[in-house]
Amino acid sequence: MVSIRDVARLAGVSVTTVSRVINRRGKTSKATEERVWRAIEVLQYRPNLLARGLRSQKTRLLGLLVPDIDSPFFARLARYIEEAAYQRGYNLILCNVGEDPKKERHYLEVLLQRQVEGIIFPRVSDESLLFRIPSLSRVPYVVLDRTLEHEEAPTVKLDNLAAGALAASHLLELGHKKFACISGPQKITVCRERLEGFLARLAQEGIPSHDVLVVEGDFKIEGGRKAMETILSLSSPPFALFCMNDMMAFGAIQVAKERGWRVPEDISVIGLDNNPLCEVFSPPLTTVAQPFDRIAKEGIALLCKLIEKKKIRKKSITVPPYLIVRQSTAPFQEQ
Amino acid sequence: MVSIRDVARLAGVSVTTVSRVINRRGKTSKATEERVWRAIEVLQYRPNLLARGLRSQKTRLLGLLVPDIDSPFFARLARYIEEAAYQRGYNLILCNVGEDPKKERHYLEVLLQRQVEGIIFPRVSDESLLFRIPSLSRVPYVVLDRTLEHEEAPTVKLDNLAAGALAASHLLELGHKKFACISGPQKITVCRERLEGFLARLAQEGIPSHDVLVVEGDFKIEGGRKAMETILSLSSPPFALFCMNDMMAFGAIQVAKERGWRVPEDISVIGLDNNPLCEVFSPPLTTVAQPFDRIAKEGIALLCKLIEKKKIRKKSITVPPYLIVRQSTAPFQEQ
DNA sequence: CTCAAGAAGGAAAACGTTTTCGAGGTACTC
DNA sequence: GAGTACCTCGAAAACGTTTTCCTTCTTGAG
Repeated sequence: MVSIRDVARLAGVSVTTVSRVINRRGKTSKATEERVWRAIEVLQYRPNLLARGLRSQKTRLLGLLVPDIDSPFFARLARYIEEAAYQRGYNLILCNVGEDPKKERHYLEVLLQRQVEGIIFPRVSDESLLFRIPSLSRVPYVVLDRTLEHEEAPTVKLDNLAAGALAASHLLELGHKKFACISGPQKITVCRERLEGFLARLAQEGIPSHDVLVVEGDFKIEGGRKAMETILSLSSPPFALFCMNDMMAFGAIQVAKERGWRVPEDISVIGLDNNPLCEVFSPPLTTVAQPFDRIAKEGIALLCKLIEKKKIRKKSITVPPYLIVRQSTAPFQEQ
Repeated sequence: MVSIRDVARLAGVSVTTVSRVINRRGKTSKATEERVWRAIEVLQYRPNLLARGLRSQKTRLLGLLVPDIDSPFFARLARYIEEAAYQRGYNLILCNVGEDPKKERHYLEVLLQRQVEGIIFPRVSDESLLFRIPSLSRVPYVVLDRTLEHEEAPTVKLDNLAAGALAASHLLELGHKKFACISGPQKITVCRERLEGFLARLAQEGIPSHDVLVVEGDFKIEGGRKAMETILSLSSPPFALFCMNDMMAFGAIQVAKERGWRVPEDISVIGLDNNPLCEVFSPPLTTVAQPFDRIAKEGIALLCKLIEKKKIRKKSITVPPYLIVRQSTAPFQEQ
């Protein structure tokens, strides 16, 4: 391994000077800089980042703690997080925690041991765990896509109230009168917010909340199927359905078709997320899109500010959703 | 920051002893061990992994260099890679390189600077780049899902010949006589292998290769669409279609339906990968499944052996595909 | 000419571990 | 009783950087 000492020797300067040249800090003459760079080039020298991190306390390392990288949602988010981190010169340690609280706790410890400068949580699974780790208070973190009960937690997420309202508005504009909703787990704050936005918008048009059939799902295809079965056993088309993510919408539509209902003629369905498969599904799914790129970008930006101990204007950021109309929603028609 | 020195002081032993206890190497009496562990507990001491890595040359860090984490294929693979790495006590640095050779090169350098013990490449984009980095020769690596031209490169991948044959067998058993294939880019070795397996199996039944319509796609939905348009302009149903991944099959089926053809009645379609969305697609897609879990597991196992400089039996491993029959394939019927 | 200030660069400490080497003690063998 | 093996443990070096502190030299002002 070629070290900074070898560079110093070849360039005929001290180790200190080499370090100064590399880090562009302190004064060095043009001539020495030239010699140092040439020596680096000749020896193909690359600084050892472990040593640098150890000494300088700056590792340029971030932890990415994600529930399930093998889900379109998180994979998408991870991609943009990586992009934003890369642009700022940070590397990411990938921690896929699944449903395993032990693994989550373990990873949290390991990240701290690795001296990460910050941690980004796309949806933390168990927030109480988070704050039970004492040393965590020393490293900045940002939570994406989830509202934490914890008072001061910095978060970046969709404007979920607006998202619910957007879905409602679209369905109302199409003339629908009867509504159902497949929600995510209600213990998750974002789901409650989406529902609130949806119902509030309907209420504005004189549709009372107790007229809207709300069934809880699990954000997965299978949960969407089950929820749709419940809905169809309690109510009959035509109606308009808002699913709190696209996966559940896929499951729900599948069940509807199996039962002989047509989408969108009998049932209009709108999803949420804008999963890339919306386009290829049949019918292509109308959805409330999340701007994943902005969420990730704002998240990393916020985290960096926290790391640099800058003044923060707002510790919680919401980004607006937007509507993508495809073919799973259609004007209401009397049957 | 509480360091090993603090632990030593509190336990009334030397730093050496604390290190010995933690790493379970060398002899220590039960009594001292007890005292050390208690001190660690009291102080909530956690070793600094940077320092450990610097001194011991063992970072327990792996690089994961992936073309696009936001693709179902790689996300799935990444998930199982993470799982396998986690079980062996390794952490992963996530490098998403996209189509950007500069980024790939940069990440390769950074990984080496971070002293990773190995690198795992699910499909390396440009292999020549790989071997142009001189220092890379010092760190072990494994390539997944791609055959490299480079002589000795350790790889783990699907048995692509078998995969192609499996698709052919299934379609033959259904009685089909006319075949088409949407391939991935032919410059990729795995695609050539799949095609070879497919055509060889057909040839066994007396169907000559030049009777099979092969169109090249790009592994994406849009590529599947375009390829299908070409196929339908050159040939007319009924026929059986083998797509080299599921995404292209989705696109192809979409086009077929738009043109008024029925799947599977007019066109039987079989995909490859077993994307989770096969189930929810309509019709649910018959496919040749890749055992992602095994590929990832064998890949990490191989990498670990290389790191530990163990004797390797085989540097290249192939794992068998398996067939999942759903509803996009049906017995051939005269129209 | 003197003096102060600044530019350029070096020696050594420091970061927090592991590892090497060796010291001291105890138990066992002959 | 001497020699030896083994167990237990500590001092100090080492890993490859950055950072602190200091020295030397040059320049310009008065």
